[in-house]
Amino acid sequence: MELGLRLGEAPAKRAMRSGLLLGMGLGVGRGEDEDEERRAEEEEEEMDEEDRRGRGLAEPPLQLDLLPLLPSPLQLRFPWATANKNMDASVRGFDVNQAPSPEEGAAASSSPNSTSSSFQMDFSAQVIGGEATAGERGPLRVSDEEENGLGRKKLRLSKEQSAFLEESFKEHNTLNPKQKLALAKQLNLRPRQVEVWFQNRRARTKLKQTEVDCEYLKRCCQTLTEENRRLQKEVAELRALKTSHPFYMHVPATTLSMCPSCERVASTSSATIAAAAEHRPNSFAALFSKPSPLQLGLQPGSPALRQSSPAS
DNA sequence: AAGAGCGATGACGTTACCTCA
DNA sequence: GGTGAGGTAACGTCATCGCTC
Repeated sequence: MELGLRLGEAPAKRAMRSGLLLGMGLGVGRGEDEDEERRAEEEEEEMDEEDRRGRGLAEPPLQLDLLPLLPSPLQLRFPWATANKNMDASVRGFDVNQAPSPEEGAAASSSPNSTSSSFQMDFSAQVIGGEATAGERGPLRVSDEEENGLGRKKLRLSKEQSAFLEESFKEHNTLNPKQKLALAKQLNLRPRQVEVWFQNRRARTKLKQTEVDCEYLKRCCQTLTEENRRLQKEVAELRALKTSHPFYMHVPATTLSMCPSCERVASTSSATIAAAAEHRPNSFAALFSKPSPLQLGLQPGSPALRQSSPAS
């Protein structure tokens, strides 16, 4: 796979700052790759530019406030479709993410009116986006509004595309322009789509991590509450024992000590805690003698995350 | 050297669309 | 068939960084 590329310095640094890399083995550094990366960025611009030309847009800047005026999602994904005025009827039941058959593509690109001459899909077997059949992917989901060029487009990624992106995310959860472009080409998506997918995936990872942390802290709280209750009961019993049998209260000093501020039996020695952890694995002592998930940092590919991962 | 301006990018929150029960 | 919930692609905004002047 050509995706094991090194992260660019900037994204890596930013990810480090935000604590998102979580100790992943990432090669960081721009240096020699700078030129290559710049070329990748330019290439990406070209790709988007070609994409725009394919949609029949004359001007490069994609003004967000002009979105309602843009061609329909159908045209965005299949510029060649604009050559066929009856397309919307014939296209239903067709996968928007699927590349057309070679015949269709050839027919479209050979059309003198076609605006897609520069928007060539790669139909080779390595292009993930074009693998699913129409039957597997279900009908095209294009509303009437969208067909009129109104509303925002939302295209479901195919299982193959999601799985591939997921694999890439396991390798590195941020992308430099080169990686983004390579992925986009390979998956037959626009670079912007890849970028958005990674942004959303990072958000999901973080959300999941927060849930895991929250659960862990809840368990800690519960355990501490139980432990506290148990200890208070123990203290009460010992006090009762002291009053009734003062002779038996010669307990070693390291085991029980009096808190000088609250004058309660408050702590045990570290050796006692260790022993308690050994004998009562669920006690608070055992709990804190192990590293927490927070300390370990949950990896994107960890089972806890994979379990709820949307694509898995 | 310090600082303003600018573009790029990530985080985060939100919206809109789609699927499914 | 209608509907609400959940998932997620796409978007808007803000913060931060690196670069240039």
